Amino acid sequence: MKAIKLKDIAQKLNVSTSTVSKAIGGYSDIRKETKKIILDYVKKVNFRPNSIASSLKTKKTKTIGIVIPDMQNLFFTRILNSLVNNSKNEGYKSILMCSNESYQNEVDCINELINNKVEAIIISLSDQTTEYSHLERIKDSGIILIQFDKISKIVPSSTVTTNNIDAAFELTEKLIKSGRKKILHLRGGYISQVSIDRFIGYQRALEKYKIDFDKNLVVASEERSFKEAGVRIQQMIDKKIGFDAVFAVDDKTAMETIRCLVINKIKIPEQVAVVGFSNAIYSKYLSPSLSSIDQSSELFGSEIMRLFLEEKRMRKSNLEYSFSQVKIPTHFVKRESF
Amino acid sequence: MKAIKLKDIAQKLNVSTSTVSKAIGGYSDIRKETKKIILDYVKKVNFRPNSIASSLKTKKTKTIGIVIPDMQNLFFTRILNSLVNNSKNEGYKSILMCSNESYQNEVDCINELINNKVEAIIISLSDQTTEYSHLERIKDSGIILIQFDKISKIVPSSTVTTNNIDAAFELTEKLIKSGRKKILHLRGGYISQVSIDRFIGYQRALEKYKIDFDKNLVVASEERSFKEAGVRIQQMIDKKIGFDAVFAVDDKTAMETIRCLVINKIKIPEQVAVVGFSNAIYSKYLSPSLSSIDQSSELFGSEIMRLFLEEKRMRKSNLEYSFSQVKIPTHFVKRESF
DNA sequence: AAATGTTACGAAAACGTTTTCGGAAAAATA
DNA sequence: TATTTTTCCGAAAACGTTTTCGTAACATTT
Repeated sequence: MKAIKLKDIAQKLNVSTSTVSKAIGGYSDIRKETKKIILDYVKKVNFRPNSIASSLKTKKTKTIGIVIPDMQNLFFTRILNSLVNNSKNEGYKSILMCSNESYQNEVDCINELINNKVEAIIISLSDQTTEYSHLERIKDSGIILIQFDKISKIVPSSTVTTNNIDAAFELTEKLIKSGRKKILHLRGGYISQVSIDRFIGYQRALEKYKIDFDKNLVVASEERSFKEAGVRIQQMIDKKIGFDAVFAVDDKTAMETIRCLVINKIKIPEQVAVVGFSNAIYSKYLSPSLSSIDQSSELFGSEIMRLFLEEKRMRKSNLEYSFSQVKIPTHFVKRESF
Repeated sequence: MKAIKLKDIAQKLNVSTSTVSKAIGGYSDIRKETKKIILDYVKKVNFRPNSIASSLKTKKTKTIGIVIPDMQNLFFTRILNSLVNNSKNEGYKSILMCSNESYQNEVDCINELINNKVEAIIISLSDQTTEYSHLERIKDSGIILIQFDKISKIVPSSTVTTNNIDAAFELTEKLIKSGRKKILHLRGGYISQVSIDRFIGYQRALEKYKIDFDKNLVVASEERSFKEAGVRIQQMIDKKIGFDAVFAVDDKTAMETIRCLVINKIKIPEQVAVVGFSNAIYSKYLSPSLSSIDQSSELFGSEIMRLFLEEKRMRKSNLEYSFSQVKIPTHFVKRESF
């Protein structure tokens, strides 16, 4: 019951605690034979040094903090999964926090993480966030900051994002090349950079193929995603605004779109093609199944971890380093809806 | 940059570190005025005591460990969300780990959490887990264990689960009362208690209403959920095994079912009613939208936290206590598929 | 054999808190 | 005023590690 400690082992083996510590810590300042004796005993009694005490001394917690804005969003949970697994493989624990798309929550989370001396904070910003002093505070505390997906360019840090502009461009281009000319774009809110970038990609594709931009064909949400995309689509149909394709800002929005079209007996993809973004796990179970853009969440997690470890290494050896801006490649997943 | 500490404050205000500590810790052994002076200054310089040092001294980490088997499963992420928020409100951090439905991973996660001196481990077991010494180890380490959803009855602890038997019974009963007699049940694996219980509820309802149990109408998955439910349904259709309702073990399975039926031009719910379990966030966007059983994930999280705090309190005051087995109520969410 | 260099170990000082306990000063009682 | 009680504060000892540094013992070189 009572946890065994360094001193117990030292006494048992008639050595000093320093020696035991050195044996465990992989020090060179110790004879092969003594090291073996100690390690054998350590293994036998299954001793693991108290990580709290160790942290206090070394000022390393082997912990990263993760802040995401929404835990129901499959895009984030997939990245979260990959992040947690990757960090575990590197011997790091993950403290998870969720801002629930609230700026104040985000600030609280960050304060809490700073106070807990995590070695890095991995964050995707909330939709509400327009002020960034809390991010500065991370850096002031000497904690490594890695931003992903929804990032702020105002606070320099390494980032991992999707190339939303290019991906949206290609997606729109595909629609155009298939003969669609009236492409409805359900975009996210005006302050979401992700949403802005996807909209830019959409516009650029139209430009390239000399299709006039029609502002009636762009519907915006108040938030990152849509709450009632179906309602908006129904309005378009009722107003007889014709369209032959829908490019939805994410898969949830696309799902609602499909539902609305099916109810209206509009044939997908013959009359209207539908594409989403993010390749949510459920997209393939729809009927028609949803074509979408896939962003490898596995890659997100591993790249984030790589950037963190790299920055940590550079700092340790006092080397100059510059932040990396990694773009995760996307690819189109063709299913039935387009 | 250099973190401020107790001693710095003490020196600045010409008091001892003990006094500062008492002021912050809410001790009585201090004069109102001095306390105010100290707290004012603490607030001014925004000082937060080093939680590592504090943990070392008090042996309390204000941290809980959470282990779930699958981070893509919306049922778990919803509970996770509620758990993280609830624990944060109580001043606890959450270390998240994912077993990915692997026994060995589960064991690793738990060892890691024990080693990190979390105050409680909240776990839903992996599908593979059939041996429970790692759970015993949690208790041996003096850590509070709370199991939820997929639990082991072999290791006594407080638990929070759905009353799967009753919920499945009611669901089946509803189908029967609406006139359905040939109810196909897509059940999960044979070792998943959740799946077993839902099956039992299904059977009991049939019994009550004197409907002969037809083993052809029960299809089992190898795992907790289905990988290819659509394929299985298609086989049933091809084999001309008639059914007028489908009770799927979870929403993902139900979604695949709906897709398969739609493709086969089978009218839902007129020809075949479909019901799921868990009320996944996407269920309502389907066409037809999916009727399902909702388990309040918010309640899951708050009950788990309540049980933990209660057990902690009882331990502290050396009171006798017995474990609680909390059942989360369910309710049927009516949509279009039934 | 003397001088020098190496190796392996332990004593002890941190790391930043919390908490016990003794005692001075103040207040209350006699 | 003398005594007892109460109030408040600080010294110091933990908590369990890591890491520096001194030194004894041993090996190597002249």
